[in-house]
Amino acid sequence: MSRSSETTSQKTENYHHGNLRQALLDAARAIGEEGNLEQLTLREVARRAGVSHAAPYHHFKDKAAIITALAQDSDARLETAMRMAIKGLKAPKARLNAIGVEYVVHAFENPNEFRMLFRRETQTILEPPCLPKEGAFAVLLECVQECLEAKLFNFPDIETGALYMWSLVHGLATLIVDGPLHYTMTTKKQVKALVIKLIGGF
Amino acid sequence: MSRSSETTSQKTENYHHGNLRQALLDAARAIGEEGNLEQLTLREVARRAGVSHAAPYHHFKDKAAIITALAQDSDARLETAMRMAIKGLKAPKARLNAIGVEYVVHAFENPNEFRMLFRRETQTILEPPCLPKEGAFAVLLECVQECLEAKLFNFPDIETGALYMWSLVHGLATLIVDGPLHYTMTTKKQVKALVIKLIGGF
DNA sequence: CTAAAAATCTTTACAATGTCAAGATATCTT
DNA sequence: AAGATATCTTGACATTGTAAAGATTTTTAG
Repeated sequence: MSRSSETTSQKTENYHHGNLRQALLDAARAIGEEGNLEQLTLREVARRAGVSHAAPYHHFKDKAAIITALAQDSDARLETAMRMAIKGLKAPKARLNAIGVEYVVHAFENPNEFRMLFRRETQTILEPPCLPKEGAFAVLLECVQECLEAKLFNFPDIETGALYMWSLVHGLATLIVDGPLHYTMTTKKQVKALVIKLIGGF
Repeated sequence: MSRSSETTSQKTENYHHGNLRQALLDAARAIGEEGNLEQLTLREVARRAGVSHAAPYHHFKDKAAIITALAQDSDARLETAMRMAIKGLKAPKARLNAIGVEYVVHAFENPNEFRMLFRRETQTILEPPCLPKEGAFAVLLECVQECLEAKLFNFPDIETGALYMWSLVHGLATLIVDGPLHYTMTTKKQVKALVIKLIGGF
């Protein structure tokens, strides 16, 4: 029995071909969306994907590798959200405000995704000026450049301006997600208002 | 044998009286100063304090309790460092700059201590305006107030100004400690220069 | 002072985790 | 069709957090 003569498969459904990798990432993301990052365990990921506890090792070197892969995906998601947020907006300042709000709101609504983006093991070594030229930060760079060209404020250069804005929104996001503002900011509306209050009157 | 008739003790040195608690905290801090936070394990703490692996449970409810205690201590240390940094400085703006630099430099030099300060489980619920009135943030509040009284900038209120400055330096600190600037900022001098570049031209 | 009570520490135990090695099964290459 | 390769499972091991029970020291009460 268990011949594979019938066209293609019978037991084949046990094998995910190349899809297990994505299935594992999906499972990991799902866990990250519902609880603590500590519950994001390799064995639980395997369980949800319906495979044995050692199966992930054929697709990822170790646990850190899964988190790194998730983090890269998270960065892409954040970038998409930020680009959606400025779609249609023309005024440089409105655009900058919009991505600032989106950055913090996104962190507020996806705290684990946000935390994964900032882990020592997922950071890559960059060339000077040592700031990412791709991903979410790229959107910020573009908006700051627009503002600088419109002479809305005067930073010595684009990188400095972008790093300034990034520090501001990132710090605020962190204070909300894992800091003293954690128990205060309970609705998206509150978060939006707070961001605007801080970066709005620029 | 093993009578306790001779004045006070013989086997007494096995007992830390009330001192074990502090010894455990010291051991935990030492581990945190030398490596990853993942290596900060309860059993290693007990090992360093020279007691069995279950001994800590008589002084702390669980692992999170030790981290929380460490975090409170870390906040006090940061506050001390910031107060030292402005000792002797008179001009409000110089004082504000000094604590900003100190905040980021302290995080740079004590990354694990910094990380411990911002964990969901160590946050307490605060009354509106929902910002700490004690600890490191208190210093920031004071300096911002001085600046506001000197009319150096115009925030709607002190809390907003302090939160603004906090977001800024905290975001920068995070980008250096666990973000893309991690591999770039290698010396205290670099860090100082970067902070001044960002918050100096206020 | 002494016996009971409380505090402190140890030993033992258990379930969960990350990871590795060896075996089993499926797919691909020739 | 057969060997090589990829994929998955099983079993094992060391480490961790934590609980329960026992031992020892200190404190307290009579």
